[in-house]
Amino acid sequence: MSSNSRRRPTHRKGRATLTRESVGTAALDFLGRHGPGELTMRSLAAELGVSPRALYNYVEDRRDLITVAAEIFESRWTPAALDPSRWRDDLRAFCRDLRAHYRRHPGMTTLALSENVTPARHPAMLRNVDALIGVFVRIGLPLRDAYRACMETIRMVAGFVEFQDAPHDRPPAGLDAADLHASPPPWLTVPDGEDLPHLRRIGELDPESPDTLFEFSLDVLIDGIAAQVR
Amino acid sequence: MSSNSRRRPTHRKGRATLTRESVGTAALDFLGRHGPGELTMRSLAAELGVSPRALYNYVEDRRDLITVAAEIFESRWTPAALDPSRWRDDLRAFCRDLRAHYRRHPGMTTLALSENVTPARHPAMLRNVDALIGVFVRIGLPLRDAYRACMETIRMVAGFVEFQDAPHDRPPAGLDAADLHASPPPWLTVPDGEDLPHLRRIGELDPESPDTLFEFSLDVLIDGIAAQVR
DNA sequence: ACCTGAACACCGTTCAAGT
DNA sequence: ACCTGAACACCGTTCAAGT
Repeated sequence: MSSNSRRRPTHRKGRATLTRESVGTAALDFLGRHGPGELTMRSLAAELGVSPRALYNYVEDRRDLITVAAEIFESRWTPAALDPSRWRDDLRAFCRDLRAHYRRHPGMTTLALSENVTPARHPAMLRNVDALIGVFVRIGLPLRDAYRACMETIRMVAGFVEFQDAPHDRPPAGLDAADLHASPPPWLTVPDGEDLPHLRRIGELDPESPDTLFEFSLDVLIDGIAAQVR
Repeated sequence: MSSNSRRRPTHRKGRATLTRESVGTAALDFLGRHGPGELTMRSLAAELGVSPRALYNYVEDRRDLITVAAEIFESRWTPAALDPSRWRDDLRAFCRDLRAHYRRHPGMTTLALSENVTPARHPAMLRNVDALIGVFVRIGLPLRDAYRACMETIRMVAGFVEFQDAPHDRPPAGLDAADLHASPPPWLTVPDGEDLPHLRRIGELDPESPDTLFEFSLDVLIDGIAAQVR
C-alpha cells in the first residue's frame, strides 16, 4: 500500500526527475544530434543540467548507458507488417524504413559494438525479428534459412548505414562538400601512372546518390533470398 | 649526392629506429592482439619502448596513426585472381579470404570509421577493387552495376566480420563461453509470456557456427548478383 | 534518496628542455 | 634530429560530504 501510494516526485529543482529511461533517451537523442565520440558522461550530464556523478544513480557506467540507449532505439523501430503474397515489395519497404531508422541515430550500432553491448534486448525488437522470420518461412525457406535471411537482412541495412550513410551524412571535418557527394568517392580516384581501367571509367560517370546505391543492394538481397527458395 | 649517401641510422639506443610505417605497422599488429579500445598513444609507445611524445615525430595525431595502420592493412590484402568463367566459385573463395583478412585485425574497420578515416588509400587496394569490378563487367553487368556489386561485396564481408565475427571472436568480459557459441544467441532467447513461435523453434535447433552462416550470406550475395545480369 | 564537488587514474597533445 | 619529462585539458569513475 504505502509503497504504491507514495509516489516518486516528478520534478526536482525545477527540472524533471531523472530515471534510467529518461537518461537513456537523452543519450539516444544526443546521438541524433552529435557524433558518438561526443557522447560522454560529462557532456550528457551538462545537457541534463546535473553533475556527472548524478548519472551514476541511474546507470551503472558508460557501457550501461549505451545499453539503455540501444534498447530504447530498438523499441522505437515500428516496421510495417509484411504480407507474404507480395513479400518482395514489402521487404523493400521494410528495409527502406529500417535504414531510415538506423540513420536517425548514426553511429548507434558502431558505438554499441565498440562498447560490447549485445543488441536485441527489447521485446519489441524480438517481435519484429520473429515477424520477419515468419515471412521467410511463409515464402518457402526452411526455418534455419529463414533465420539466416533475417540476420542477413538486418546486417545488410545496418552495414549500409554505418559504412555508407554515416560518413556521407556526417562528413569528417576538412573535406569539402563536393568531394563527399562524388561517386566514386575521392578515394577511388585513380593515381597518376596506375592502370586501373574500370575505376577510371567509373570516375567519368555521373555521381550516384546513396539512395540508388541502396536500391541496388536491395535488388541483390531480395533476388538472392528468392534464389534460396527451393 | 650527400643527401643520398648519408643514410638515416637504422638503430638508436639498441632498438630499431622508428618510421611512419613502422609505427603504423605496430599499431596494426597491436589490433591483432588487443581490442581497439586498448590502442592508445601511450600503450603503443610503451610497447615500442619510447615515450608517448616520440610517436608524434612520425604521425600527426591518433587519427593519422589509424590512417597509416589502415593503409598497411589494405596493402596486406593479396586476393587470388578471379576467373570470369568460374566466377561463382572464385568469388566465394575471394570473399572467404577477405573475411579471414579482416578477421586478423578485428575492429580495424569500425575504428577507422569512428575516427573518420576514409578507406581505400593504398594502391594495392585500388588494384584489387579494379580487378573485382572487372570480373563483374566480364560476366555481363553494366559498368555502374559492376561498381555497385563490388562495393556490396566488400561491405557485406566487412559487415559480417564487424557485426558477427568480432563479438564472437572477442567475447565481452562477463559472458561465459557456452552463451557465446549458441545460435540463436542468448539475446534471441524468448522471454516468458511472449508468443514468438519462430524464435522459439530456432532456439531448439542445433547451434550454428559463424562459418556456415557466412556461407549462407555468400549464397545470397552470389545468387543476388547473378540475378542482376541481364 | 539524491545531489554536489573534489579527487584519482587515465587519455591525447603540447611545451620546454635535453643530447 | 630525435628524444624525455612535465604539464594541460580532457575523460570515466569514486569518495566524502551535503540537503
